[in-house]
Amino acid sequence: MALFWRNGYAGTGIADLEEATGLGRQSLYGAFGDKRALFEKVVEHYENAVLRPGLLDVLEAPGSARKNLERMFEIWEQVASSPDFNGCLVGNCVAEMSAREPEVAELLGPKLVMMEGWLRRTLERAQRAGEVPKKLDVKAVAQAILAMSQGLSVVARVNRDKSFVRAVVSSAARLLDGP
Amino acid sequence: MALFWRNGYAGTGIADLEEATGLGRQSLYGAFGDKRALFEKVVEHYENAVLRPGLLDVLEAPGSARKNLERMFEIWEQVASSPDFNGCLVGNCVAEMSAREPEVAELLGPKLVMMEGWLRRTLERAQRAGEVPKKLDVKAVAQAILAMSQGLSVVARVNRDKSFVRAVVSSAARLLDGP
DNA sequence: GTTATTATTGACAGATGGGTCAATATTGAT
DNA sequence: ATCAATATTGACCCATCTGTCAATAATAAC
Repeated sequence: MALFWRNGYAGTGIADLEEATGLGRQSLYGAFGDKRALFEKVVEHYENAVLRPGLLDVLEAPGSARKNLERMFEIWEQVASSPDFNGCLVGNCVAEMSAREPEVAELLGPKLVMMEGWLRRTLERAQRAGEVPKKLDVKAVAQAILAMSQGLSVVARVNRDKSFVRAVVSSAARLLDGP
Repeated sequence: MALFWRNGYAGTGIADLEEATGLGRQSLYGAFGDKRALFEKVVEHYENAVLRPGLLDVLEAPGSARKNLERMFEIWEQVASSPDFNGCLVGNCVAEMSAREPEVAELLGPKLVMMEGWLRRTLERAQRAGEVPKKLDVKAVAQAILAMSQGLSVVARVNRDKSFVRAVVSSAARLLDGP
């Protein structure tokens, strides 16, 4: 997963995977099938090992939904300014090959929709608790926050300045308070 | 340019470039040097043929800076929901290979900074004209709008729904009016 | 019109990519 | 302990990729 995350799909060779896993080639092919199938497992693992603990669990923590959203923004700030930040595996691979490989687009698109749903549900919870304005279009805000996170993931790969990351994150946070 | 834009760097082979340009291989190598040098020319051409007319010229059009920003958002909306939208060449290639190829990161990073500067200058102009709040942190808003555009460029490649694009764009537009 | 320079052509070299094969080692069940 | 099933090893195949070579065509200079 780390290799695909950092180097992309085409940038990750079977030889790299052998070295990183310590497994031989036939073991990889026996366990996963071809490279594409392995990549699909990687995306699944990314969802379970990165997105769920790093995003969903934060958003669905007990207590204030608003506070959970703010904690999510804090985490973004930490993560995106870390020196080995590599963006989002999903967004990276969408950018790399969604046009050329429709099957990959159909694998990754739903992951973005899933994240949007996590955000929307938390926003709705915050709204019910009166922690964000009642008139807020939560779906639209969820979509905007998703876009913002993906944009930060791209831009922060070439600009990890704390001040830049903080500016983006705090602008995203301001979306919670409506127009 | 169109090939690198749509298919990425690794996804674009010399044979594809021959077919697209009608030139033979040696002509390409004679004119541009190797693939990397050709790609650098592509990025330059993207700046001159896409970014400047599509973004800078819009922002620096005579008259209201605020109206120019709003026109930019309208253009985003059109472009990102078009069926052959392929995001931003710069963002795509950052996502694909900034970690593995530091030279490319050093080529593309400044392009993002450049766009941020265009946005900031226009925001400052709007601010001087009283079209956006005086207390707005224009640098931070420029950075946030840049991130938003890059995020839209990624996500819209797998979700071109007008309603989604409009939600993101109008959230970006709301950043102009401050907290 | 001749010649020197430049551009184009098609074939090809070297390296690397994903994927497979046959042989060997390992495991698990009886 | 034996044997069947599974996993691993290292070599290998073929396709593709970037980049180059030598030969030919076109251009420019005088």
